[in-house]
Amino acid sequence: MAGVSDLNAHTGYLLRMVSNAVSQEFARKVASEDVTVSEWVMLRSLYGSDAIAPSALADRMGMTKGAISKLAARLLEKGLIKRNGNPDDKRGHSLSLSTAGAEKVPVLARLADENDAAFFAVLSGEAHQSLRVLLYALINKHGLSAMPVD
Amino acid sequence: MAGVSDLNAHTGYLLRMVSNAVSQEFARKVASEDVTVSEWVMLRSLYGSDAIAPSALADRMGMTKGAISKLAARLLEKGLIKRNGNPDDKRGHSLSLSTAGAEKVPVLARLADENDAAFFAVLSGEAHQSLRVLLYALINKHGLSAMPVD
DNA sequence: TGAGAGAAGTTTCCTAGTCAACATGTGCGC
DNA sequence: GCGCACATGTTGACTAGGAAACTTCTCTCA
Repeated sequence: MAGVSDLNAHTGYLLRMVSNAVSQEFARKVASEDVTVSEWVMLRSLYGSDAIAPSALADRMGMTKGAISKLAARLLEKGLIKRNGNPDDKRGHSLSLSTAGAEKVPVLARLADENDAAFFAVLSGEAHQSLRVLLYALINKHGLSAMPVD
Repeated sequence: MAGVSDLNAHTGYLLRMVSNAVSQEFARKVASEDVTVSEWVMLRSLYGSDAIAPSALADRMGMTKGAISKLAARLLEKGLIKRNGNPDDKRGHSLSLSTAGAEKVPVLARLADENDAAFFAVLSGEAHQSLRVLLYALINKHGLSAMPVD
């Protein structure tokens, strides 16, 4: 087996394992509110922000515009966002939260808080904090201003 | 906006962002060998191990048996694994690497090594190490399987 | 001013997973 | 020995996202 590294010799692999666990847990929780994780990310991204173009949202969320298009369609269907035509440029439009959407965000935010707190409670405060510092370092050094959805 | 936490207040969110970036990068690299990330994980899991039942593999890899079934079908198609009937129990069978598969693993392992090294090179040695320690702690405390893989 | 480059979104096709229904096979209790 | 609970793996329906083709629209510039 010489020369063949173990799977969990790779930090990326560990990362993926942990990340999947948190996300799955969270997905289960938000499902009780009839929302998926990416839907939550989009709703949160729209919260407290001006109406924004789908393309800008794609950038912000690190997804393709195709995915955003479909995601927005689902949220429109659920009545959680609305679409505002742009008279100046008939190609585009902008998205913003509907009233129902705006009301839902705090509920979901609470679920997100709880989920995160519960999962990382097994670490000491300092350990949790240094994990965050390390992740931020990676995010900054790799220019990951965008957000993942997996 | 009182009471609504920011998206990246959540460590799980940061985790996802980073994890996604590493995985995407790696996916791009192994694609040059005509293999996907899960295919690599399955191949590596089979490497240097006895033939193993799909259900056990599902456990090890943290996927459903349905997914394993389809993944195995793809690798069979590519000729990288083989299927061994079990005379004692006609329900099941076991999977193992083909010769071609066994030859491919070291190549992929090198790609995995390079990818990981490159991505985490932006951290100092100690920083990288403490990230690993923290991730292991989370994995252990949450009983995430695939733990000390051999 | 009108042709063409290019931007914004949508749609289609593809991949890859989950979940649940489904065979098929095993083995235990009686 | 028989029937039934359970295990094993496959399949089909469905979901989500990426890539690229496509439509519609805008804007530049010769």
